[in-house]
Amino acid sequence: MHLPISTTAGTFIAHYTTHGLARLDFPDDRRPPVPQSKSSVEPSTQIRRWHDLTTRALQATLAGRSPRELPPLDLSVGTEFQREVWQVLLQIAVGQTQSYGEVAAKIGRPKALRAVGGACGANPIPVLVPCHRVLAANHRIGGFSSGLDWKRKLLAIERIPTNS
DNA sequence: TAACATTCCGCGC
DNA sequence: GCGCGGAATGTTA
Repeated sequence: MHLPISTTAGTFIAHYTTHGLARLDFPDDRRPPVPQSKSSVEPSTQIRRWHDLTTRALQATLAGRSPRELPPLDLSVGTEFQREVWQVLLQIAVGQTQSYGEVAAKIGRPKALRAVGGACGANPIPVLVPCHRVLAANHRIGGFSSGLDWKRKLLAIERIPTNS
């Protein structure tokens, strides 16, 4: 089940499973016509409730505010290592940052800092799972698989300074 | 096995 | 200070 979310930054697409929100896609200019009529199945009341939470959480974050409540996240995709990393990311508050090394240390593998980058890139729920708040050491911007422009934009929304 | 969203250190400018 | 090269490093497909 996937549903659109209109925001000031464009139309995101949220994907749901029976366990919760499984994926969030950035707006894609090559796909402006939202598959509205294509969604043949009506969302269940549960998914509508989740979608409502997702919408508010996403809009809050894009406005630089901390979401009051998140929908249940289906992180069953992904390896155990990746889920550990994503859990750490969820605890980074709005406007705060961590380095890849700090995240690695938090999950008890201080030397896996390189792999943390990989887990961030595999994050299926950007923005809500704040992969953009992970910077390289000494606050350099590092990378971002969905495009550095998105990372810069998200950091700017939260007034996070970087060295670059 | 090869690819990384890293980090650190040493060098030359 | 900056850029560059190279090494160590864990996880993934």
